[in-house]
Amino acid sequence: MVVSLAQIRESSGEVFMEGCPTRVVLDHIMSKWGVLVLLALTDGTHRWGELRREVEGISEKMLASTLRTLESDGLVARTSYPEVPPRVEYSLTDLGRELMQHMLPLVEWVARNADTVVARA
Amino acid sequence: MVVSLAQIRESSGEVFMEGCPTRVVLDHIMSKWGVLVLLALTDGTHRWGELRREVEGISEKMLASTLRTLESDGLVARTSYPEVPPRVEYSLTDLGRELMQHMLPLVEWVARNADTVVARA
DNA sequence: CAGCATCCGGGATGATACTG
DNA sequence: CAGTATCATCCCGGATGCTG
Repeated sequence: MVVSLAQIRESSGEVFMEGCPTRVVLDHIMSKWGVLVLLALTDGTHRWGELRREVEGISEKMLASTLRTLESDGLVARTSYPEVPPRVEYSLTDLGRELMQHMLPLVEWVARNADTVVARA
Repeated sequence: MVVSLAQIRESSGEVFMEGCPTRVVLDHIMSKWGVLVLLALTDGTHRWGELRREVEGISEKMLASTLRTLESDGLVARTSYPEVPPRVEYSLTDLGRELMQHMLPLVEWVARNADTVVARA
């Protein structure tokens, strides 16, 4: 079992140094909105409008930007149907599901301990 | 096993809604520098100067600010020794270690898959 | 050595209006 | 409905200088 950054570095080399790809990925998936969008999509496929409502407080601009980033990262798949009115659906890719498999335990912990942590502030 | 946001909400109530404590905690521990500082401390106790060097690219201001936030969240412990010159050590609290136990698998996944994800950009 | 105070620029973010 | 375009704003975060 991995218990330290040193161990991760041993097996993966120069990770989390400045300019390292790991920093970029961290910025994408651990960003304010990135986590919440990924989390919403863990439930399954969602339409644009559904995401806008599910991820409370997100602006259209940030939703679009976040989705584009995650899509270009290969974590989210975008499917648009040539209908009128337009319908676009977003879902996790296999890679995205793999990611969430590792992120959900963390998120669950946060959900359980948030009150404990924040109460001190 | 938890596989969706809905399941987390069922057991924990209104989480990840606007203004919810979970949002605040997420902002702290998933912030750009928060993750990296926590990660550095997973190796064990570190002095201020060590952290400054270990977390590449962080400014003094952000290191101080990040540490203060994490300390008030009860995730990081600060110990100052009344010596000249001053010596201050930071380490994870029990709560912090519990958190990292859940975050490390995610970080490890990122380290392994970062190149795959970023290559597309 | 370990920080805090202050200033300040720019990118991140929000609000609004508009379009295919 | 699903976005884009534009403009205004805010605050993150860097640089610098100082202190115990």
